[in-house]
Amino acid sequence: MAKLDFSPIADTTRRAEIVALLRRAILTGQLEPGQKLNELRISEQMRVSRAPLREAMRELVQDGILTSIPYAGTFVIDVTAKDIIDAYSLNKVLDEFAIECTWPLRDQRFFDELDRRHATVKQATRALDTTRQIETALQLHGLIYEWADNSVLLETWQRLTSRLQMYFALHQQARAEPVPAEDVHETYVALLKGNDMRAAQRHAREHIDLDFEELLAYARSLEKRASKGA
Amino acid sequence: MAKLDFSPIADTTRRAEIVALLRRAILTGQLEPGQKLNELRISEQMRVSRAPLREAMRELVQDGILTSIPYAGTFVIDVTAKDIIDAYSLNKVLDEFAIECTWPLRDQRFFDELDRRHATVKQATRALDTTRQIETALQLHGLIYEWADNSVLLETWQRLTSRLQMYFALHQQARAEPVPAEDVHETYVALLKGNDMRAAQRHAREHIDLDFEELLAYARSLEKRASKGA
DNA sequence: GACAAACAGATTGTCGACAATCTAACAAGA
DNA sequence: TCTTGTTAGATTGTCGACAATCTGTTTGTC
Repeated sequence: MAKLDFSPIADTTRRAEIVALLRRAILTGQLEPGQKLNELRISEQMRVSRAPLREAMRELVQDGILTSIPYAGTFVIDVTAKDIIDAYSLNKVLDEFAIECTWPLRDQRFFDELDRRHATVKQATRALDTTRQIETALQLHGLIYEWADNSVLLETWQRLTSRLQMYFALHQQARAEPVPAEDVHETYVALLKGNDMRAAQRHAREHIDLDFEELLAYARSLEKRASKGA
Repeated sequence: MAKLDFSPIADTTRRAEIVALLRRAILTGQLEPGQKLNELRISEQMRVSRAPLREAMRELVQDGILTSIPYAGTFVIDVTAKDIIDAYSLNKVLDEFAIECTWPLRDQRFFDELDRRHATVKQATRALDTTRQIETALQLHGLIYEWADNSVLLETWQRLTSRLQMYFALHQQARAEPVPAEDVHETYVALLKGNDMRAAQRHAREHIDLDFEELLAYARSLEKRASKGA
């Protein structure tokens, strides 16, 4: 018999598709923070009954990108500067741990996948597709989590990623200009291929700092806006 | 006007109550790992329709203590040795971070709350109420997360706690004898009140190690049983 | 007897309708 | 004018029934 690994077929429930649709709408900023999700309207637009829609919403609530108030409604989470900073600082800690877990498990397949994802980011960058650029950059970043062979860590990262992607999308939307087209991942990839784990961890911190620097500026602008409004 | 802070009133939806009931049933081991949750049967027992029950289940799926396979059913997660070890190692990392965040924010209220929770643990220990002992010990442990002022970190911890509580309950159920009645939290509390953060972090690791030592033994027994069955 | 197709039962996924609750506008009274 | 009670509309929460899917059994064919 030929050795062939079949991947599980797609979950073909309406619920799963609704989750994907809503998530995409939120993470790309089509649904704004704080906005209320009207069940009847959305279910009519999607040509679906409210039952699977509501179940999908429950999933996203637990995922941390929606919030629900009984008898009042379900809303896209509000993004405060503190939220971004919190996610940012936790991400640093998790990154260091993920590198530590992944380090002894690196092999040729890891390096190949690393290159593949890196190439995908560069492609999106060249195409000036900012949404996809965010998505692929996070996927590149996520490889160390997938490789760490720690399911709890991976879940944690994925939940964090949802928010990060939303934050980046918001930031990207806030400033009209396109993202700089240079490649900021070169060193990161090189270090992950190298032999100095400490260096990789250290750079991961700085690398994140670079990625987050603008995000933090955006966070601060949120802070200012809030204080002016108050 | 008298200065009085009202806390938000309880969510009085059936869904919320069902979540609480199911969670408790799982975390105390009344529902065994791998067991299937029959929607019709449970909804009839609870005198509730399937809609809120299903929504509650979706929440617990995202919470990581249930798993759902479309058209097949929703099951209590299976506990493998690896799961326990994964949760254990991540917990160590998060603990260190939580202490770092909490450290500069400690004040009298923190110390008071620390003592209060410690007393609650000792009370449950004296009463030989193992379920409550697990619950209160995790609550004591969770204070540094609540105090860290990082909402994402707190969420992460709470999700992890669900599993830890389940693991401990399983372990406690596996061995018939009661938990030792001695107090293992004395040093932990003292160090959190002290001035040496590094020492507190170091002890947190060892303290966890102590708490987890038996859990890991249970994990290894799971491993053995699995290899025998295979 | 081995295998495949068809069937029956049970269970999950989805639907449309009804009940409970909230919000906002409006009226009544101090 | 401010506060309180009422009401109407909209929205969420819940229900019971139907459709889609899975699983195990039976039946028929070679």
